[in-house]
Amino acid sequence: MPELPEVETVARQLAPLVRGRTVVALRVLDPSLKHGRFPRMAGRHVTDVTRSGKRVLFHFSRGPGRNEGIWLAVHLRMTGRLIWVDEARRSELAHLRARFRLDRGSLLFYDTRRFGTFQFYQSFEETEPEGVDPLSPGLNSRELGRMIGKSNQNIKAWLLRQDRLVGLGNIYASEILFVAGISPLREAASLNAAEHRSLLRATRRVLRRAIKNCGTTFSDFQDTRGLTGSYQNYLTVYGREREPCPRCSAPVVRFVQQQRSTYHCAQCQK
DNA sequence: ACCCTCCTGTCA
DNA sequence: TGACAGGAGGGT
Repeated sequence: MPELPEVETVARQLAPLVRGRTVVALRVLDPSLKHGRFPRMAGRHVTDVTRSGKRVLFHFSRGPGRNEGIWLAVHLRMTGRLIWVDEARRSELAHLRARFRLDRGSLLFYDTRRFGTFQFYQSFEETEPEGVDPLSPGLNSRELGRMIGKSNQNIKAWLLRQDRLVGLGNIYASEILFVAGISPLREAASLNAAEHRSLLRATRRVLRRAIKNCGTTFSDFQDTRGLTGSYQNYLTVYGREREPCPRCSAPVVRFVQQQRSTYHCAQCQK
């Protein structure tokens, strides 16, 4: 599930469910999830769940009224899922990698491919990613142009770099470039100011619309209170090889770029 | 700036 | 059986 809109959706859905609850125990079932030592979690309070780039960020305070505490960033990678179950519910065990037992319920971390990661931090500053959030109001197209600078990467690859903009992945990179009318093969540095503007505008339009639709969900297994997005119904080019371009009806082209599928309309994207 | 790899599952 | 899957860190 995990590009910016999906992670935003997870955080928004999870926050009201777990905020204010006390941790009874954290059990890690997949040892490879444990990089370094995990802090003791019992007795801590969940104060908030937010998004940081593509990661779900949990804040735990030490007591009900205390502000200091620790942060946990969960990266879902390709197949991670965070599922809330109340205490009465029996949970699926297949691919269960970790379980937070909270008062009156559990937060379960499932991850088929086991690429997901848990990372603990002692301060909020440490959690902050290097890249800029594309939805942050402080970002404008001039700044985007400055960030792109003289990069000779193609623009698709550049958009996937998490040390520049955070949150874009393979689906939304293709979608954004289609909406912006920019070819994924263009050298990033070759974009002009007008294209920086349309690129940023397309980025925000696509991401906001995807968030409104709770993201994109493929292979919609019946979730136990997980999420099921609907943005897959609005995808213009991604996964639509040989289907007509929604703008000009030319067939959508798929090709491999940096070992990943890119979809585009060769007519509309220059 | 690229290719490979981590891991498991599904589809043609 | 091989290609492919929403990600990213490591090596060259």
